[in-house]
Amino acid sequence: MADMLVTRFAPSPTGYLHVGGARTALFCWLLARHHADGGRFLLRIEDTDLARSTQQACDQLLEDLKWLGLHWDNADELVFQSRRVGEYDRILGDLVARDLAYEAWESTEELAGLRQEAERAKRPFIYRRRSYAPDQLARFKGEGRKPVLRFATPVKEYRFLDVIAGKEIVQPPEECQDFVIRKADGMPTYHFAVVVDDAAMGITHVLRGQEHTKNTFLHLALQEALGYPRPVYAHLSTIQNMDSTKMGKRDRDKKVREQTNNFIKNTKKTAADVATAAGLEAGRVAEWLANSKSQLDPSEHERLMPVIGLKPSDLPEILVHDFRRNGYLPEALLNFLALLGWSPGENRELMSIEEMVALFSLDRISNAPAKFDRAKLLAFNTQTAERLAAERLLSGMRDYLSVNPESPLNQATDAQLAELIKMKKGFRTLREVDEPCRFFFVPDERIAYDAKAVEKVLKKDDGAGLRALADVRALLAGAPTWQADALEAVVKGYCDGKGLGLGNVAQPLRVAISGTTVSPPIFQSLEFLGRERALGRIDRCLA
RNA sequence: GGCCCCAUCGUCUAGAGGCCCAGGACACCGCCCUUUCACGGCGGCGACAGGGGUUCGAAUCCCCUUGGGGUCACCA
Repeated sequence: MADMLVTRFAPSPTGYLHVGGARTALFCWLLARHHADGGRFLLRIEDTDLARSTQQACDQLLEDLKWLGLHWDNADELVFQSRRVGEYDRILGDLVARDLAYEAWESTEELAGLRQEAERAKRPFIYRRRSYAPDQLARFKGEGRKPVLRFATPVKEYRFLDVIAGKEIVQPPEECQDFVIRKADGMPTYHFAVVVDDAAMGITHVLRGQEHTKNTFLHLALQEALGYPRPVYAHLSTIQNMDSTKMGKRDRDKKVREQTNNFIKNTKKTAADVATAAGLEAGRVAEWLANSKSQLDPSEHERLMPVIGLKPSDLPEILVHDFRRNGYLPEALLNFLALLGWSPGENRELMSIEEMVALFSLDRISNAPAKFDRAKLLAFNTQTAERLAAERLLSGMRDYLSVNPESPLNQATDAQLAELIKMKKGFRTLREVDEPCRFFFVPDERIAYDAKAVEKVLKKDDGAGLRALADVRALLAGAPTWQADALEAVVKGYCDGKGLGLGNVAQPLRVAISGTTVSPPIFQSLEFLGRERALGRIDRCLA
């Protein structure tokens, strides 16, 4: 019992899971799984922001977590904060009765005014209990104003041990303030719900982003008032972009914004035109462009992107879903994320999930911020794919195709897919299996010939490529069997006879069957396509 | 700006006073392999932010400076 360990991941459902959240979830999960006596990893949905939380976002979040393989132990009793308002109100009522919570009536604007005033006077804004005259109170109520509940924070020094910083973090008494614990809409604030629920769920270890470090003092005060035990706290450093800015959802918005501005400039269209074309309200785009701090939500991005000529793959990958769609393996992403701040030592890098579980420990986590280097992730993915069993690669490929429904490879049988994966051995992402193999599944008459490829490989030097293609076509037709090694023998024989390099024939063949200069190994490709279709495509090309 | 946190190659990091004129991986640059794209092999370039201490001895401990990040909501 003394060795119980319970961690939790508590996202708010406002969109897909991003990599920062994924790393936090991973560390919580690893800590629980590493624990010898069976630690538990729980999931809680923090949906107290009624305006921003959506069911769709919640579903996406759960799917991303499942895809990563970060399974939670309370699948049957997933906690939704929005469903616990009754419980929060009961506890809130208790605090009010003890005079540890009270109603505060200032409007958002009034509060903003007070803050500005404090800023002008160059002193920090600290909210402490204020009194209201009876007539003032009557006026507020008459206006239909709704009060918030604030916690009457005991003014004293608060301190806690952060196990990642490896030291105590202290807040002096003068920084204490009476923070809001129930919003005017009746929902609890994050600070209140988090404390109540962590206690209710028996959480022993809280791992969360560093942006919460200072919030911890508020939580300590609440815990003390409520008589709750204090969990172990560990704050993870932020993940940064290569340019040292915080990696977050606004990076996508930034990219879309940039492209929208260019589009408007180049096409001389107005923001309203763009909005209408995207099926958004006429003023929406202008309003967004005018305020550089505002953001479009993901569904709006989706509608806008085709209008301004942005493909999903043009966006910076920051969501777990982006990496899934672009052909990364969860094993590789997890391995890479784990090493952002954590290191097992001894120069270990490439690890299986099991190895990470076995080696994980909180005291080897650094609290310096880490940059997210996609090139290194790419290398991890390549090496992970190299190590994974064929069946796993196949299931990974199926999963990739399920989120890339436009790929013609969705028509392929498992046997064909397995064959393509083998042909593309050395691939870096599953997308590198998908895209160069699509031509196999496109009808012969729909092959798109790349103009540059045709010029360079077939027409150049007075059509030398075409001539070689015609020669070798006849020889291929007479090949003893339509198998890669037999076809290779035929073509090599031709090249030797003519004193040509293999490339002089392989490239024309490649362009003929695929329309481009890039494909899986040519002889295997010919075999995969089959005699009839391969010869047919060569003929169409010669015609 | 106040408060908090951080500081080793371009990047992720190893390093818990002598084993380090600092090791690994990715990136980069050569060369090799090669029918394209990749993969792979070999080699190379490359860092203790600066200044003070402490110590026989400091990347490692302390202080200051500089630089970076976080946070200051009825969002979480």
